[in-house]
Amino acid sequence: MKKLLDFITAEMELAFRTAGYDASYAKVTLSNRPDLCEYQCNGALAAAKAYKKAPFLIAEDVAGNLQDNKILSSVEVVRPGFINLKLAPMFLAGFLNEMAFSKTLGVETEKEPKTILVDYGGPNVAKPLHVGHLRSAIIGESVKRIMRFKGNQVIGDIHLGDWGYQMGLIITELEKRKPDLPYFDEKYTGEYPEEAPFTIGELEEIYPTASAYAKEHEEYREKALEATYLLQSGRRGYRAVWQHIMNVSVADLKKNYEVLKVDFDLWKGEADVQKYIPDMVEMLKEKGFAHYDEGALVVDVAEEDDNKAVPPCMILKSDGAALYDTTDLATLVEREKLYSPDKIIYVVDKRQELHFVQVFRCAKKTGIVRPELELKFLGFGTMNGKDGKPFKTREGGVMRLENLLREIEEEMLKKIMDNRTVETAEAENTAKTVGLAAVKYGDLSNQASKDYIFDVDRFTSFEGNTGPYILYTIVRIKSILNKYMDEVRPSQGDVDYDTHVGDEDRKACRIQEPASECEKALMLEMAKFNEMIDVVYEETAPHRICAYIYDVANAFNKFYHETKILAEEDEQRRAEYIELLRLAKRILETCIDLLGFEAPERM
RNA sequence: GAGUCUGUAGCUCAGCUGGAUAGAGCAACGGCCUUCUAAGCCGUAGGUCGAGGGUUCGAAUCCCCCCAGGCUCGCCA
Repeated sequence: MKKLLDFITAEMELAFRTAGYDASYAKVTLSNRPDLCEYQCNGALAAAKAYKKAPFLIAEDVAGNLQDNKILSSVEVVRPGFINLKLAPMFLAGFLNEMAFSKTLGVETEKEPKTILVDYGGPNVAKPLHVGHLRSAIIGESVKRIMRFKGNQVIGDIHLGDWGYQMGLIITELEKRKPDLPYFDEKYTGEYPEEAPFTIGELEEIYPTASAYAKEHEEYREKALEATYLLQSGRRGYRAVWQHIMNVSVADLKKNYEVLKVDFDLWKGEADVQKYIPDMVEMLKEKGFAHYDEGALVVDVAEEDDNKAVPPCMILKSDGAALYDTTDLATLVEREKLYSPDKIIYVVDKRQELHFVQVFRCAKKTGIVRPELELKFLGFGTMNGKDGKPFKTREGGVMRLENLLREIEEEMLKKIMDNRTVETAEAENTAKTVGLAAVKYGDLSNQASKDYIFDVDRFTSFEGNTGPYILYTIVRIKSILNKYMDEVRPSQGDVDYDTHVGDEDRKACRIQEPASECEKALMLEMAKFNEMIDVVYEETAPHRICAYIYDVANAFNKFYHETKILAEEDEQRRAEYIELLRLAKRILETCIDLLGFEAPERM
């Protein structure tokens, strides 16, 4: 389905051409003076120089060709040479009706769907999820849904940090505490116990303890490094411990991500790609891409026009061990082999940008990936506290994700109980839904690449541009629609007005010309949906969805305030209002689904 | 030091490929509930868009140079 701007631009292009001017000047934009017009064209100003003619005269020539236009009800030429446009109400209504009949609300899906892999730059196992993991989960989930909505095949990979020194530390600490476990007996050849020798709680304590201890004690550190090496070389007992760590940890992670309503198609990790490393390294050496520098095996990735020297990609340390770069390259080897994607999006902390520049360049240069594979780094900024510094607990420690969510939920519950008299059980559920929306909206409404301030008080106050405000708007719409079905049209029963079940019904009363300014304003906002989605898709910019639904919600609340919907006496008019609300609800719900949250029935 | 990002109202943020009086929300002040959820709506006040140059008919937006801050810079991930 075409976009509103395409329709208008087409009219303007024709008018420019007919008047003898180049059609390239016919660019139409959204009005920045809503008091004067809905859309504007500044092409006459730009054309003035080329045609050596006063912009005002050019504008008048063009406007002359736009009288009695089906799409534009008003075309005005103003002062220097602005052309101010207003949309024909009938056309707008028709546009919305077409939207209502489209499964995608008028968004055109990719004609040739791509396979897109989203890498969440995963959490490390055995460490609790903290607020730092929130952003990649939230942004990644939204990006995944957006890509899918446009018709692509999307694979989300959590990409766990499950290999390396941290594992050696845990094994070492465990051996110190429980030396009698069979895992540490080299002569042991029997089956290892099925049950893990620790709980998730213990595991989360073991890592930081070991990590801190290793920093103080050199021989302990060496032991951990040794354990890491032995684990990687396949020592049976250590592999068994590693498997326990993975099982316990992944089960816990799944629980946490479930709460966030974030899911992954793949639970791959660094360990999965170790097997590709030897061949890959061999290839890099053989083809002459890699060379030794200061004892380490590296691939140069500097390019001519770099503003700054880009250090080489490190393949092997001087002691022969693999590194971060190596693992990410090996991951690309596997992804090419198994999925052969068209695009990979890395949703990772922006501080890792240089690392990914190196990996991307190296992968392209050495042929690890096909030249046409698009590698995109979607770096996000830090979540800061009110003081503008990285988010901490009141005690100054790292805030655990579950604690943060609980805090928000509790605040939300208090508010709900204060405002309404609902059953406690329902209130608790609603608090969860609204709390999650508050957190996700708070995050996604900022540009991903920027740092932002996570202010619990502000997010839980939910006034203004917040997730709860959006949900509240949806709840209001649902409430009216439910009342309409119950009271006004009880015979209809449980009609699902989100699907095409009510097609007959809808044909009988489609959205008509707006009856008021605020209704038209709402309709104009709604009509921008497919334009907005395409921009969001092209720019990978979920924050624009937030900006959009905030506008729609504002327009709706204004309309709601000024219009009696159920009390409307003209039955036809009332039915039309209901149709408009149904569409508005679909738009808003589609948007929040793309953001990764949902609305409750009541709040 | 080099590279890079950021600097818009007291606070948190928008501002599309340069356009007409720079927009929201919070906080402050003042209105609006016998009527579909007041978590709402309406209004008032608040800004030399970090500073200075330049390009342009026209700059928060593009270019240059300063100032301030963040981040990154081969054997951690």
